[in-house]
Amino acid sequence: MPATPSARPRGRAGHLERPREVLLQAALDVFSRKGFAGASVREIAARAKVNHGSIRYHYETKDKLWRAAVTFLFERQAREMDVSTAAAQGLSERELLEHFCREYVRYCARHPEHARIAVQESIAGGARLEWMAEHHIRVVHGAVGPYFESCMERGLLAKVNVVSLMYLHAMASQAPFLLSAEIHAVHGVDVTSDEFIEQHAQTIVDLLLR
Amino acid sequence: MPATPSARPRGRAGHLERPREVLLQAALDVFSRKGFAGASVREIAARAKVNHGSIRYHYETKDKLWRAAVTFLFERQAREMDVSTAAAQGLSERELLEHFCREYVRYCARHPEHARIAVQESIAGGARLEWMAEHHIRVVHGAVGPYFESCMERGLLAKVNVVSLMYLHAMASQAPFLLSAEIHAVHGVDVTSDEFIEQHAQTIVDLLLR
DNA sequence: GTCTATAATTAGATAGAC
DNA sequence: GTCTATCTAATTATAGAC
Repeated sequence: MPATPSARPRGRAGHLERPREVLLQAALDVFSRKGFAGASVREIAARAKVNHGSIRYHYETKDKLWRAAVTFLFERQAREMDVSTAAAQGLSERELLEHFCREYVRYCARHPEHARIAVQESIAGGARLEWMAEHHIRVVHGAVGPYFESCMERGLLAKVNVVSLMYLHAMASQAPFLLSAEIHAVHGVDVTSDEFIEQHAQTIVDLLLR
Repeated sequence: MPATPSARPRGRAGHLERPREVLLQAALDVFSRKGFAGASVREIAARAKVNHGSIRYHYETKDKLWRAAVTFLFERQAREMDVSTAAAQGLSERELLEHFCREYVRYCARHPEHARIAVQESIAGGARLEWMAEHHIRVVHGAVGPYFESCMERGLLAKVNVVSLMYLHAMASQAPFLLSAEIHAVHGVDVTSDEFIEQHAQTIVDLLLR
């Protein structure tokens, strides 16, 4: 559960893998705030402090840049949401589920760009969504779905449609961070405080677990 | 609870108020699918089968067209989600809350463009969000917030942060219809069937009410 | 590999014919 | 009021200098 990603990339020697990460994070920031159509490669380049021609040299098209950024996003999620260490710690089934719910809320708070990109592409539909569904979302849901079903068997979760439950859990967890600007505008609440994040995690646990 | 909006607009004589509604609905469709930046006035005009110059004559700018469409959207929601008739019917407090939850899920299924526009603007932030927050969202939340709090007092809802609960309830209800394309791509499920809608409403009631 | 110049598209806005 | 033509600005994509 690193608050900052592990310091050493897996490329060979320490040298230079970092610029790639800076660029992809810049791409995630801009794509997530503006949507694919509203984002411009030039703005991403400016934010990452590289020349826009350089981006085209490495990624060729706006579309391939987007795919590289999304792949980076989901790979980072897999690293940060890896619960195997917690599972090995002798927690009970219920404690493990509670741990998973809390860690997911913290992940959503730490990386609001994830939900923002996923939601915007899901709304837009089309080729990018199909690609993201096939290469990334299906992998995650293929693990979470059966896990939730086993929790239902054990009486830890209400027995309801598992698709409804997965999306309900995900969107409920993401909501305040996905919509932080609206919540600030309407209610004056700052959802980025540790206090709010932990309170929201507790709310999710209280409402979903039995 | 009309599935189709009431047939008679409030303009004078039967004559012509309908073209306006057709245009605004076309605007909602395009803005909700493409986002403000990705939508083009020309595409909206084509979808409504009017000339794009004509739109500019009536609404001047893309921004003013968007505001007119959003105002139409929230006014329609106020009409369709009016629970006063149900309240007068002698339902218990719990039945009334359950009725409200189910009606809201049905509204989300009927008008997925509402959540899509609200979410996209909330992600984007900026002047349009501020305007929508001040003129529309605050009105709705100003009614729902105290209502949920009174339900908490009566033990109908869990006692949690009311802002968390409102967004959790809204996003959980909207989720399948907001993300219908993703759910179809990942799980092959059609969320537009009456069966799914009623099942999802039941899930919301089961998880939130006590 | 990096940066600049330019072509080709597209969209918002404007003007004016009808 | 409606429709067409045009202006202007921004963007993706490409070519080529360095």
